[in-house]
Amino acid sequence: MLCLHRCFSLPSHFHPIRRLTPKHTPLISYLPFHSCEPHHNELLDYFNSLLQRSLTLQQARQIHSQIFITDAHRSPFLASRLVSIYSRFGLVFDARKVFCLVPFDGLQNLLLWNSIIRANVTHGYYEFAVRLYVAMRKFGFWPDGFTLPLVIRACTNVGVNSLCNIVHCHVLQMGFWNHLHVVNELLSMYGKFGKMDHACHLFDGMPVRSVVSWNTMLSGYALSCDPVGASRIFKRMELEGLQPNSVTWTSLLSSHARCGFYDETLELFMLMRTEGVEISAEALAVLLSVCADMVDVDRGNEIHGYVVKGGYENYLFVKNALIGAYGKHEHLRDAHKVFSEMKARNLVSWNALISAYAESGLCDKAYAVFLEMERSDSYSLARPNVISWSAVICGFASKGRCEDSLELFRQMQVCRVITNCVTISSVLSVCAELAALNLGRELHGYAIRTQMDDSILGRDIISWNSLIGGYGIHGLGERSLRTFDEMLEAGMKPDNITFVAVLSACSHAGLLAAGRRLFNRMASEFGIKPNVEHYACMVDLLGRAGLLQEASNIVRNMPIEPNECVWGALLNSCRMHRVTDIAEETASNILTLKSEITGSFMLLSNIYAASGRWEDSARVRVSAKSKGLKKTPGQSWIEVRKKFYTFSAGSVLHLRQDEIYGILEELTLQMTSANEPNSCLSQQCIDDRSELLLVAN
DNA sequence: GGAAAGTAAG
Repeated sequence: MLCLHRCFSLPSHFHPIRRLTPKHTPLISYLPFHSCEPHHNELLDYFNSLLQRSLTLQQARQIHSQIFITDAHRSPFLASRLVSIYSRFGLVFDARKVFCLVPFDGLQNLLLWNSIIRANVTHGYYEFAVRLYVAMRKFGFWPDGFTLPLVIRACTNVGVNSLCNIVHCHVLQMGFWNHLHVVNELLSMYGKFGKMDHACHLFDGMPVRSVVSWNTMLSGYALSCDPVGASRIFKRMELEGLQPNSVTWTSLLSSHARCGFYDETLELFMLMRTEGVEISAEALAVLLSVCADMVDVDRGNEIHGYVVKGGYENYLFVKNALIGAYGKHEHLRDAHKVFSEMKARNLVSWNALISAYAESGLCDKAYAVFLEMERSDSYSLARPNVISWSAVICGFASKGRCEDSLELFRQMQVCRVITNCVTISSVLSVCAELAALNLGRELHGYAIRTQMDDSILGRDIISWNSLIGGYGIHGLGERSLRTFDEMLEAGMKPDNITFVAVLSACSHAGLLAAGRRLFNRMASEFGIKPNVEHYACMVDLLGRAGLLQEASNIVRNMPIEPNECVWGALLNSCRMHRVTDIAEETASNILTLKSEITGSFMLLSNIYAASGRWEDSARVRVSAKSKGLKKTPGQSWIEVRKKFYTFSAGSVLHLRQDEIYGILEELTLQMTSANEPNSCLSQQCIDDRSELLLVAN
């Protein structure tokens, strides 16, 4: 028979009694070794009647102490009542203590096991709940129709696939395959694991179904982003004469909202109202998430009005959804207002506000909220999780503050928060930006170990574009072109980004004919209208090849307004080939641009300076200055032993800079003397030298 | 002594 303990090692205190010693966990230190003494039934009835009343925590504690004094706490029946009461007050550890004080004989009471398993499941101690179930089986007690749904839910939330298969086997072995609640819970389990085919199979075989069975199927389809499947179940439900309730409708809304079918979701919401279905707070949260992603701000305000009028503001998750919606529309003041007016906050509330700031580009503000969350009182137990960390890491990364982003990533590791694919993808983009190959490799290894790289088996357009672009950046034009062909052979349709990547690859590698052909195929074969970036690539390609007149003609005849990239490419080619007449014309166009990019101005100024036209050179600089433009100095950086050092031309590096420049010259000599640059220098040698150069003292 | 619905990061 399959046993759960194959997946979970049994805690030592669940082994046979004779092996127990005081050094075992606190759970067992309460377990008396002698049997339960008989109690008068009257006393038990008396306490039971007290515990059945609606009690405050203080009252419950008083009754508990009376029970303890009279030794009645060893009654499994009273213990199960106490477990449930403590669980209701969120005191799962008190519940565990009560459970542990029941003597061995009392453990035959299934109600007690169910209560303690429920207390742990309710408060998110899923693994502990599974361990309790394993212990219960070890003691030779069989679960009932109450135990199994709880255990299935615990296994689902532990998230281990094999564990779920085992628990399904237990259900079959113990003859619960037709038990309504048990099968409903299995439906929910398969839905959460995205296995709707398994769920369907079970559902179709059910002799009796309740509304919950139907709703669970619908929510499974919603989780799998399958609005078609959800609608099919909804119609089938109506055909069988069942009345969809508020939960059914909410799941139907959710199934559409999750896939970005925003208009359909709103239409369904209207239909829900006309049908007179009660609008739940959950349905409104779905609507708010839709409003967050819609451009239409008025709709959002309309829904907010509905929230206020309907009194749904008291629901924590509705407020969280409101923060999310305001945040997505960059109405940060409103988002913060909702947040600061909340009486209770949970992890989602904090994360919603952090991500609102991070997504709006206010990464410092996002980090300030993050720190505030870390410092907040421990009552809410809201501590930064993987989402909080990922939000701030990505916020800094998208603002180009790569070092800050990496520093946070390091801190996250120190705090032992487990990273996921979102975190890794953000940090990898930082690595690409910083050319931090070592860290990138480290993360790649981590991704392989944690099986995050599986998804690359299904390559998407971004995978192909990244590879084509990567070859292009490194001057491997031929390989870039080959990859482009492979992409077509694989049946993937290129997009405008693919063409930017492949055209710039041609430009970098001087593949003139291939670039021309691709540019022509773009519109004729793939129906992609060239945008300003494609024109800039073509101008660069022709210009670098010395075909300046042709490049200039392209700029003159292009159907869209050329921007600073196009003019910049032309001007750079003029500089390379010292063609002054086209440079003059290009220059006058650049000077009229309203661009805030300073590169072209500096290029132009340098061209004038190189040809000795100092006045013109100065004029361009003055013109740039009068426009309030300030050149951002170019920076380089180097990774030495997991730390990044930035430096720029002319900056005073160090007190020992003469010595440093001496070593640099020596390095340059070594590199030029080698046939292949870098080949004679090991990474270790570069690291050692760089560290010598950069580390203070 | 039950169950199902929602909101946060790329």
